[in-house]
Amino acid sequence: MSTRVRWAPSPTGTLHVGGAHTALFNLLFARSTGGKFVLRFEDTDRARSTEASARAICDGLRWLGLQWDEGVEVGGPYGPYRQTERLPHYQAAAGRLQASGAAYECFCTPEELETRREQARQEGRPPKYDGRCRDLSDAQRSTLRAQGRTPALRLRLPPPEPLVVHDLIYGDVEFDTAELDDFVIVKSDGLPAYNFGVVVDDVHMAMTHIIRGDEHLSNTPKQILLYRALGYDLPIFAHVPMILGPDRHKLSKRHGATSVDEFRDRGFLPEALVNYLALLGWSAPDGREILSFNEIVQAFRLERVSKSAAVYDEDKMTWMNAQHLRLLAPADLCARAATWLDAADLPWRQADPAWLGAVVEAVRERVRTLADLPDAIHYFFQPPAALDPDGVRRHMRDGTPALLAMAADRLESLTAFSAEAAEVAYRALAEERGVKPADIIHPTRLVLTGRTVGPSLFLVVQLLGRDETCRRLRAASLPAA
RNA sequence: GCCGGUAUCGUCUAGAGGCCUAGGACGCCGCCCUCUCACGGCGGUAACCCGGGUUCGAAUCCCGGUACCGGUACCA
Repeated sequence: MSTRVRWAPSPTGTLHVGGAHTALFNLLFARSTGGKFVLRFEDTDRARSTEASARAICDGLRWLGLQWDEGVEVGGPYGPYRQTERLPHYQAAAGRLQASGAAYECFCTPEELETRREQARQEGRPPKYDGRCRDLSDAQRSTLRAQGRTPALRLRLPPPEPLVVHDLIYGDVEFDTAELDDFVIVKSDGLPAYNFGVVVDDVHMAMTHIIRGDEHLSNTPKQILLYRALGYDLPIFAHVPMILGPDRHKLSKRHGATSVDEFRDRGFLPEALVNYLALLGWSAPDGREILSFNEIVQAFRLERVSKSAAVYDEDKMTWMNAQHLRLLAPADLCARAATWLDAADLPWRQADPAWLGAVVEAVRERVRTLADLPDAIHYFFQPPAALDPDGVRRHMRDGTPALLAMAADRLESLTAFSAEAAEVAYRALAEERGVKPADIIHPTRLVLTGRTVGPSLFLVVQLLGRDETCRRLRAASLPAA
């Protein structure tokens, strides 16, 4: 039987790196086992679920290249894929449970429950539901209903027993159902509570493996009880470690970029983010780190997933992005950076493709994100607006303008203009004038690019072309105004 | 509080009783390359949470403690 897994977020925000991480592990498992990856929305929290968020999550997933085979927006044989559209399924299951006595109506209000819980805590008792609606008579229920109360449905827990969860990653984890209470499975608004909705859907959608964040490990006993009450076979559970911020707390806004959108907007490559996320809680057997999606799929085994939470590190993420940037063809690099290039008003679309490719090639090892690209190639399109003051102080001496003018003369008299020819000419000029090559090279870079750092000077000269190079050299050799 | 989980360099991790004088990667430092920066190469910095066992031998197994995370909601 082929595997089926799912990622089931609640659409209450943007796509978070934590969510992307578990979605990725599900996809990786599906792809590496030839199974299906399903996307379902658990939107039963009416107050917090939004359509905008649902769209944002889908867009984020697609941007990352984490395409789902079945589910929201794409459909499939087990739809609909939003819980709010699956009410009949929950009602049917709830009805069965109620009919068999495995579930019962509870008329306590959330406020009453909270009050009792608080009291229990103060008295040092475990804050569990006291079961007061467990054995209500029909008459009592009618009375409560007449008072305008609408009941929630609770699962009637079987007698306490030890219960072990078999987890592919954590191994056998023992719980005692005595720690549990009769929990709500259908809320008074008629929507399923989390544990109930998940079980009904996972069974109906034929999930073979449940791969989710380890914050759900403690919920698993409740779900197992539900599987049993409903007479369903258990799927295989695998809980993956969660991702924490640098302060070891759950990732949040104050940790910098944590929503996938932010990474996109800051010029990160989706394949780099995917690669980085894959390495949080998993590692390739051969220790390689820079991997394509397909390579990860090839090497991926749930058995190699670690048990401990991982702290997200932006430095390594940035390094990884730079690594992936170097793997891109020049034209791809430009296409990916289009947004930033256009925003910087660079006429890159009109440029000769071969030339543009060479320009990009010259700077690619000097940029870490797509957002760095415009600034890195700006001076190839127009003269620098200003010269780096520090560079001026260090490289411009009294005789420098004259040297630059001579350099321009030499370049103009070259029969064949190239990086190599320019370098020969420069070194000859330096020797003749009795100065170090660097004394001409550095000022040249400064007036050509406005800065003191960048690609090999002679490559810059070649890419700029003889005319433009000499124009900038001469402009700079003019007596200062 | 109770229940569950986790614990190797600052961070991500390798490690499943002797191969560990604990390996790799990011970061940081130094050197080399060199027209600068970056890349790259080389070298360095830095860890088995603590305490008890078990064993000839423990980062690896067991127990206790501690820390952190999660659950304990009509949130998911």
